[in-house]
Amino acid sequence: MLDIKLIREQPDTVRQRLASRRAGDEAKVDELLTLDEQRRKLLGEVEILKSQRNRVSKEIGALMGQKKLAEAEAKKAETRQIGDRIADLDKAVATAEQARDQILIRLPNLPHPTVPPGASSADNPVVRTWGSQPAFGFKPKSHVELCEHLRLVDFARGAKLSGSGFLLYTGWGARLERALIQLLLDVHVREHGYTEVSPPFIIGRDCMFGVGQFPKFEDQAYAVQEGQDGSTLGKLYLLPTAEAPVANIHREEILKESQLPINYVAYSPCFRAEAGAAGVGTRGMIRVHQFDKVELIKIATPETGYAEHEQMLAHAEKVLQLLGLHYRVVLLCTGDMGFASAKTYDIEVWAPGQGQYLEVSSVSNCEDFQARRMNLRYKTETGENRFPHLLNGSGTALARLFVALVETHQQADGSVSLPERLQPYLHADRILPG
RNA sequence: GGAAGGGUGGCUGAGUGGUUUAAAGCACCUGACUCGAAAUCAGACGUAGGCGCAAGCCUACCGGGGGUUCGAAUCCCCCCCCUUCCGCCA
Repeated sequence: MLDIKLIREQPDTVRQRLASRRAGDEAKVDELLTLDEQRRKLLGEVEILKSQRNRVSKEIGALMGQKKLAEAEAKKAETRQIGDRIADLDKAVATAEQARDQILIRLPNLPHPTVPPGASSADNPVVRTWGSQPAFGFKPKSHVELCEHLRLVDFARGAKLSGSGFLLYTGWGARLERALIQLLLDVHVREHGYTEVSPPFIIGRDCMFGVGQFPKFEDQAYAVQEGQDGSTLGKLYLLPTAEAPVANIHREEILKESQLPINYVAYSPCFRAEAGAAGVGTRGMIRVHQFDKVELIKIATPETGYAEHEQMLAHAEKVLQLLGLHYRVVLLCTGDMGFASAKTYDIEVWAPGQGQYLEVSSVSNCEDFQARRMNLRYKTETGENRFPHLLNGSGTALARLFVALVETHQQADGSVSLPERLQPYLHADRILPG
């Protein structure tokens, strides 16, 4: 959520920065300001009346204490009408406020000045590249072929259980998935100093609102209901990312500056309805309704937010380096960023069997956009309450990492060699058929 | 799912319709005393919104929402959460 005061004081700047995202949101600013002005005008009126009522009520109390009942009754009658006007004005204030907030909570974050202008992913500059595309003395297979050959994933039976977009990992595939989760958690906890948390996988609306998933992207979420009780629908959702619960851990709290930065890492499955995306890239493991992810979250002061952002990116990259995977880092342009983010790097890993880079990580600084939505603050050394920066980054998403891993490390004989760091977790150095 | 008891500032905790401007204590902060500290004394000590150049003034907030009333932490209704017990259950 943007700061209403910033919009009031610098409407042109806000309009311009919203326009750079090319989503048309700047058109809403005028209406927002009109409603805001209306609210403040009504609020001023009603507060004067309330002040008056408070004063008279106190006088009535004093009169009754002195047993001057007739005078007290007279004042009561007089004040009754003020109460009616207050009730009307209160309603008008609430109406204006709700209308204002309906717009405000749907405006996306403002891009950081270092974010390049652009319309789509085609305009994202590549920041750096690590490693190079591996050369094969044979035509590399796609992960789908490898998974079938090595029986890592049973696509048909996954679909039988839950429909298309759901995976049944089997044998070495299941073990590899588990090993990857364990490795990533270990790296971030032991080498990067994050605190591991394990959140609920079913979360409340407030979590979804706080990180900016709701209300705009409600149709992307899986809603759950208890048994046959339809009235429970709309309260709980399957998490689309661990960011949603973990970023909300300290919602409504006032942290001490000395506690910051807070660094959390969490494993969770992620559930995405991907409404409207049916049929797009549904073959294989690249776009699925459920995947595993290890997520990094930081709560930092505005002073260190962007340094922490770079560090988080390095932490996510480290994972790919350990697994010997070629990747590139791109900086998302203004037109390609997510709703809550002020600046985002994507890490794209090379998948030889696909002949393309796959997004496995998105590392964002949302600045105070989410903190404001969830009323998360911290107290500075001087006693001032401020909104901290909230950062999130995948460290990393698993299904696509799995794809890149098996495609990159496949051998001519159809086996997959395992990177050294993964071997202790699997007690093997390669995956063979059978 | 059933029963009972709870939810008041950072913490403990008083407060059953009217100087409550939420008592008191603890913690924290500032000042005094001290070479310094402790103890003691004095003061300050919540969150947000609005108005104002400012000093400051006003409004709201006692788990959340609604109601009664001139006036609600206090009375009424609905909901949420916590504790204990019972039932069910991995």
